[in-house]
Amino acid sequence: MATVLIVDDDVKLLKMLQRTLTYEGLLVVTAANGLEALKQVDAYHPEIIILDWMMPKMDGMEVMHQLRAENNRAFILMLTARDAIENRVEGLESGADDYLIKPFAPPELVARVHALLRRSENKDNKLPVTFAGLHLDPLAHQASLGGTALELTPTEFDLLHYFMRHPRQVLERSQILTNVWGYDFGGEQNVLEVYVGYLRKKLESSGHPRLIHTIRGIGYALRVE
Amino acid sequence: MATVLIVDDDVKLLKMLQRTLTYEGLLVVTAANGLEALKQVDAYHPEIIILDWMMPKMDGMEVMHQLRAENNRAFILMLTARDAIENRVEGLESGADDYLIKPFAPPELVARVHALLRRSENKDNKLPVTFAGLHLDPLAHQASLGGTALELTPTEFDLLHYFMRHPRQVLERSQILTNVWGYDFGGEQNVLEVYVGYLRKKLESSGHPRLIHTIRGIGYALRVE
DNA sequence: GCAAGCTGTTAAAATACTGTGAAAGGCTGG
DNA sequence: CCAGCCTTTCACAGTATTTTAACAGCTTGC
Repeated sequence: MATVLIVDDDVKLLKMLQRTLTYEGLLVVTAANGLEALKQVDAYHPEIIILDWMMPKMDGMEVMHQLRAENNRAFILMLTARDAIENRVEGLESGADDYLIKPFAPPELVARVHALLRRSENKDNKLPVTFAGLHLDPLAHQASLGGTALELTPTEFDLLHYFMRHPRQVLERSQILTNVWGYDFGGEQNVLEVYVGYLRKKLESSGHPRLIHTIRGIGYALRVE
Repeated sequence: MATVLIVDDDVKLLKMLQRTLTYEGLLVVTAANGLEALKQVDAYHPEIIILDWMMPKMDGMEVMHQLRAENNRAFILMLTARDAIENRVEGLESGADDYLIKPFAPPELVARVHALLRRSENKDNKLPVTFAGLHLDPLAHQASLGGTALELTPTEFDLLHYFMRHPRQVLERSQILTNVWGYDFGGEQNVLEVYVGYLRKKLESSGHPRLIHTIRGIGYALRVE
């Protein structure tokens, strides 16, 4: 699930946006000022950041510059009450991906967030992931455990990738099927079990302790025990 | 150099935009209606398409749908005179990357085009590239492996060039096809495989280890293994 | 401790993907 | 207009991957 950080000092607006975007199926976290925002970014690594331009303590521009300086690639959507073209231009040229002029209608915000998400989905899932000695690089399509490369077929790779994007969590079978296989017709065969088997075999061949645990009656979880 | 296609039935505006963007160092092509636009896309494969919403024959929305249906990934910037939110929302939701309300100030258009360009990875393709003993100079149209020159046909050269601009990465077939051949109609022939074969033959004739590896089910990657 | 329901394992069948040679089709410069 | 190179197509062989299916093994609640 995609994570969005909303940063605005207007608490009422903040709550409203949070409701709206949560309803859209996004994981929403909030911050009321720039400093808080940076902390939240550290904690949640949102894919999208909605930033109010004018705020006490540290304004939106500053937050953005700080983030970009840290090489953060999240998509940034600036909210601004000023509608002078120079400012919009300034915002876009200095690293924002989009902006919206207050006041705006919620559906428009939703539309823009979706537009950004469409763009970010390409990036989002292509960053290397690491967990408990496992390392997986989607761009290079390579995976390794404890430094030694793993030879995975496309489906095995996707499955492991999905697990690694949700470590420690219990993933229901239907959830895994829809996300990795793209379908989930109720009473199907045992493809998933077979593939978990394949993965376990490859991961544990070197005597490595089990990482993919089965949660009886529910699904599986990637964790160290 | 990045290519931009501007599509608008207002010839005066068209000329103005062309001047402005040409001045920004972009290669600008134009079209006055939807049908022409599709032809131009075929001919030039622009990275960015600036589309007027309302046009005779085939309107902007239609053009966009057509392009997206063909799996064209160019960035699309919609121009619209209507400012009703529903329309903007519709535009963004259905695949545009950005939009601008007429009338707009040229600097703002420039800013937005730059913002989109930043996203488009098309850097300068004219610089010599080197990777793992391979050397390729686009300007001189010469390539060599370990110091000995390679005799490549134009397509072989472009393909190798594309690989070298994205070393180590896995490149999907459709990605390669759109970038090297300029098209990617769904179920086509196996030109790509054939050309990979040609390249491999020339690269490995001297006993040099394989550089172009196939990633089954996905595409190919240039890397040392 | 035992049935009933889950889950794991295996092997074989079905499917999908890739590499290759050969030939047809295009294009270009002479 | 022709020759020669370049590009694309086609058919098929050889593999790798995915799915199916049958059954063995394990858990759990009673």
